[in-house]
Amino acid sequence: MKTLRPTSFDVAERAGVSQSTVSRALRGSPGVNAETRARVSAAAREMGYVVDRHASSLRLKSSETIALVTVCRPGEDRSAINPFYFALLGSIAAATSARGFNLLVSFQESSDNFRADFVASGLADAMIVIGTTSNRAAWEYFAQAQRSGLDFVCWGSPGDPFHWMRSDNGTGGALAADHFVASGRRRIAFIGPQRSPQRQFDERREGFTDALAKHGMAPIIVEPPAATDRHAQGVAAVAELLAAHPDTDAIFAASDMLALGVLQGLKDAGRRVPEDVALIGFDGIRAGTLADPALTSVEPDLDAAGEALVAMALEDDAFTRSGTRIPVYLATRGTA
Amino acid sequence: MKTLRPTSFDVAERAGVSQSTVSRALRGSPGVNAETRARVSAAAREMGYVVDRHASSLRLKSSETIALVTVCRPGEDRSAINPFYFALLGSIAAATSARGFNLLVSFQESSDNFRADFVASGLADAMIVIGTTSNRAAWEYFAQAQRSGLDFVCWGSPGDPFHWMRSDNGTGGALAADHFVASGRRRIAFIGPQRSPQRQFDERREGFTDALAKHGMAPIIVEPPAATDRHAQGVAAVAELLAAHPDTDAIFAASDMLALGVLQGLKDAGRRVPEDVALIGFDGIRAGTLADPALTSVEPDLDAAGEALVAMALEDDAFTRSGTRIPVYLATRGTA
DNA sequence: CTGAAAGCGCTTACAG
DNA sequence: CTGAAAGCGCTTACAG
Repeated sequence: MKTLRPTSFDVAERAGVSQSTVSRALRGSPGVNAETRARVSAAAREMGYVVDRHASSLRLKSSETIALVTVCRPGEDRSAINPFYFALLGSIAAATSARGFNLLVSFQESSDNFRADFVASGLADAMIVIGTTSNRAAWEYFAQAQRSGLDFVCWGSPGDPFHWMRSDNGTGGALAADHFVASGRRRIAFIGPQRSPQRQFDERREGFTDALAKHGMAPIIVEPPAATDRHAQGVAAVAELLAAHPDTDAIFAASDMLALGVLQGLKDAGRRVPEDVALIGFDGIRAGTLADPALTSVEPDLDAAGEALVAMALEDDAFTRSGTRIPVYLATRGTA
Repeated sequence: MKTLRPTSFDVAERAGVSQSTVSRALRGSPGVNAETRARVSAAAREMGYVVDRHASSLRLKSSETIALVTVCRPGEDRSAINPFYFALLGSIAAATSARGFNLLVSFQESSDNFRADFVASGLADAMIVIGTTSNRAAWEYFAQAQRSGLDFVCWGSPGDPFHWMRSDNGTGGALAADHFVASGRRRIAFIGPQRSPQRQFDERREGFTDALAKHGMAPIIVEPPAATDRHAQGVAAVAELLAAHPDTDAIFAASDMLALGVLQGLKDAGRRVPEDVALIGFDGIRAGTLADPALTSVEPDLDAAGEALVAMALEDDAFTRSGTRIPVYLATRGTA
């Protein structure tokens, strides 16, 4: 697959200049004669010359590359990864590419493939970590790496030892609450993990609860039972909820995957959505728009998230690197 | 974010050996005294030394990196990318990582960000291209790059000018046909693009049609009308189909996104699935398992696909690099 | 088994 | 404005 690539010396010979002039001309350095520059560019083009990034990065001590680690559940196959993280990966890729940077990606799930040496090896200038919070071993690994001096930025980390960025979860919860109240719902429930290391779920619940409190209401809180994944948890949780509170008329689920399970469970129980029970999720994943009825969801601005994560990762000032909030909005579709 | 990293000279000093010995010891070169090797490793560990990949790759003329380009629809936002490609990206990442290689990803949609210089710049050893066939400009760009001598491998390319790999589409179509016949369906339709540059759809239709022919049957063929995306096409196509052939009792859709639209259209028309109409899709995307009822689908073995794409991309023998087929199987869920 | 040295292909301070 | 030269941090053929 390899062919001997031309070097800047080859281009220099063809253009009749020195190698250093080739480098200057191609980098756009000031103080290169326009005619010379044109001649060099032409020679480079004719020869299919491309600057060697390893040589260049070695010299420059910068690779213009971001490393993105996505933490997975052990044993989970790739198509089962929460689509929210794929969408976030896509928006990070867009932000990276807009800066002319490259994106190195790595899916990690167990000590077999834990790796955090992207910056140390010079491969990347900064690292971003996203993915499931449920993989304790992975986050412990990154916490350890951070204690050893590694710096990185992450989305929705467990606890707060990292530089993190999250959705504006409190506002999102309030948006859901206000929408339910405004549409006349009165027997309102929240389904979501209470003891998750991920603060995001707590924030969503608190924003929701506080907003309801302003209307003199309080939600029924349901902890989803253990199950293989969020969708299965949603199915099981709604069965429990309806058994205890059959007159529930609105449910806010802490994530879309959970909400999709809740929707399934509601249909299984013969409830009409949204006539009998209104439902709002969180994340804005694509699968929600394909559900029947389409899922109403609190959605973060993913483009903003990708851009902010990249900017934060590249930022030198550690002080500005924590606690950033990404704006959210309510995308009203069929379920509420 | 950067701190001065130690070099092999620093490690050498600490271990009391020469720099070349450090390099040999850490690379696992033969003929290094075990005691020396241990001392060097210890020094490296204590200093947090990691080999500089740019220096190493420059010297070795190999980066142990695969570049993966995902072609997108212009203007499409990242969360709207067909999840099949994200899943394929994930399995390519797994295959890459299993070899100790890195994965560089790039989403490309228009001449603003077309790029094919990953191998030429030394950044990657090989390139893989996946993504939508509908972006003509992108594929024309890569076809042009190939004419200029660039070598790469792709999934489901338009036409056959590339080294490609695909699902075993013909067998997949036959699997769907046999399943319909075995379950007593008689008024059978195929919904899928007829004039797509992507041969995959033709292969699925042909495999389906040929298998039905063995039972003396022929499918109704429906070309989906133009629409914003595959899902919308599916909704519109099924409306057309039912208008012309109200007694249709089985539909094979050329892809899962299309099938999900068909499912929606079927429900809108008041048909029960699978009682009135059975439905089979193709791809095995996650959203299909979340549909109600869950979508029966012909699924390629994605792990095999990722592994084969990476192996093919790294393979030097161009002769073995085309026409590989990935095995498929029928995942029977709720819709058929 | 280990060290001194060349060289991978660039960028840029230093001369001219 | 342009060239000769040093040096980024490695790997490995060459001596010893």
